[in-house]
Amino acid sequence: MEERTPRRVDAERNRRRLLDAATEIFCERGLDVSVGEIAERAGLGRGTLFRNFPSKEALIAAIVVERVRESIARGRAMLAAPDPGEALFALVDQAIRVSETDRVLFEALDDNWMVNEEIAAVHRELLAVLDAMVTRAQAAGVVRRDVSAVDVLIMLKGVCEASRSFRHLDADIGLRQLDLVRAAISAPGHERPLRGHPPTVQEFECCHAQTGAEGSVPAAELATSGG
Amino acid sequence: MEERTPRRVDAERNRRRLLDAATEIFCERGLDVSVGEIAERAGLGRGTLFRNFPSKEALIAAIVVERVRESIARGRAMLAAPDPGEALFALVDQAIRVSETDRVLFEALDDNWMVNEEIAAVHRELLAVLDAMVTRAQAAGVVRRDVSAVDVLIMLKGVCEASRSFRHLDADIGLRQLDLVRAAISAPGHERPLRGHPPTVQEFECCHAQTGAEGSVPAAELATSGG
DNA sequence: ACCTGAACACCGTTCAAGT
DNA sequence: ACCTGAACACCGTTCAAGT
Repeated sequence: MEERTPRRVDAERNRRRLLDAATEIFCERGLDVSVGEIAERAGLGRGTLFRNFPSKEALIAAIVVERVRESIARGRAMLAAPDPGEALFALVDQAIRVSETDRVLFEALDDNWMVNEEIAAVHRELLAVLDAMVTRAQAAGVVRRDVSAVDVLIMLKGVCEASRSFRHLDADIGLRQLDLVRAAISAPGHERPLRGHPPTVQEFECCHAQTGAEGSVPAAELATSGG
Repeated sequence: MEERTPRRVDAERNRRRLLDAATEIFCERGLDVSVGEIAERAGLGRGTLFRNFPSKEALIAAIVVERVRESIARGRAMLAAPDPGEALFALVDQAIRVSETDRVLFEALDDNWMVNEEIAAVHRELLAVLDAMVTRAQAAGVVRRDVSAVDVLIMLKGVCEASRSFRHLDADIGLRQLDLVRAAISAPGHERPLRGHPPTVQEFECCHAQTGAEGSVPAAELATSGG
């Protein structure tokens, strides 16, 4: 299901050059840089960029997907760690560090970008890993039972975005915010229960399901197919 | 210092129409709508938009400033409330509600927009109110003493942004996140101290100080003027 | 099969001509 | 003093012509 078409080796190299050039320039000056500049930095024509990526949005999405996949890999590796609580917080900690370095990742992660099927798909994967880590930490008694992985993802995304904005204030602002998240979801001291119900991973998936996307059946269709 | 030039009454009305039309369209379809559409919805020519606002960014900033001023007013009113803790959390609660309705407000509040002097100035005002509320709540013993107003502002902004992204999941997702913020900053159960030091309001101001802005002396200059 | 740059549509901004 | 729309520069995207 991935990289199916065997492409010419120079084309593959050009694609890599475009991704690298784009990452560089996006980090330097944000997402508003022109595609002409990206192609120029990659040493290629503008047309080549659009041959590799159907749109500028798709180019950005490709970079975001790469970064999120790296987070997923780190998360999966940490699932084997001995201390469930520390593993979860270490993952969150790394996410904050990544968001401070690669601004493009978190700049492109609001709901406008969730309609992109590639980004939504990789988010579902990340959420599955996060869900496993949260469940493990809850079983170990270090995380309160009324928070879900979606709750944590939302807090995480918010803190990353905000602490990136304020990183000039204080280099450790991200760590500080992480400690606050930790205080929020830690097991003891929860006299006051959270309002609403813990959002489940299924709700998250059905919420971001795309119309017309192959292989992902909308929840409505699942519900009717049985009756 | 405000609205000094007495303008023609029809010009003032046109300015209002542009702000209202822009707010409407921004809420409907985000900040990427064209200025032509905004002017059309306001029943005016494109040139009139640029006579009232030097750029599209300035138009957006004007709307943001209006909304933040409303938050400041609500906050000042709540400073007189009898219960310091509830007052603080009610303010945070309202901020989340506003962010869910007026997407333009929080979409335009990352660090790219902090270089806008109007937005930075109104942020300093908001921070002063928030600082008063946090200090009051700390004195009442309901908020832990090692968090600052800047900490709360960062969490608040993050939660607003993220819960706006996920509001389709669950209408109460904002309230839920608010409860998590509350758990994070509440007084009891803080065995684990926060890393780093509480960022002060002064740090915040000096961090976002603009070059060449009249009346706001950079911290560096204050430090040298005494020697 | 892939690359390229001219060409197109569109958008933010300016400005000379109007009232 | 203010309004207007044609005109300009720029950017994302397409495509006919090249290798």
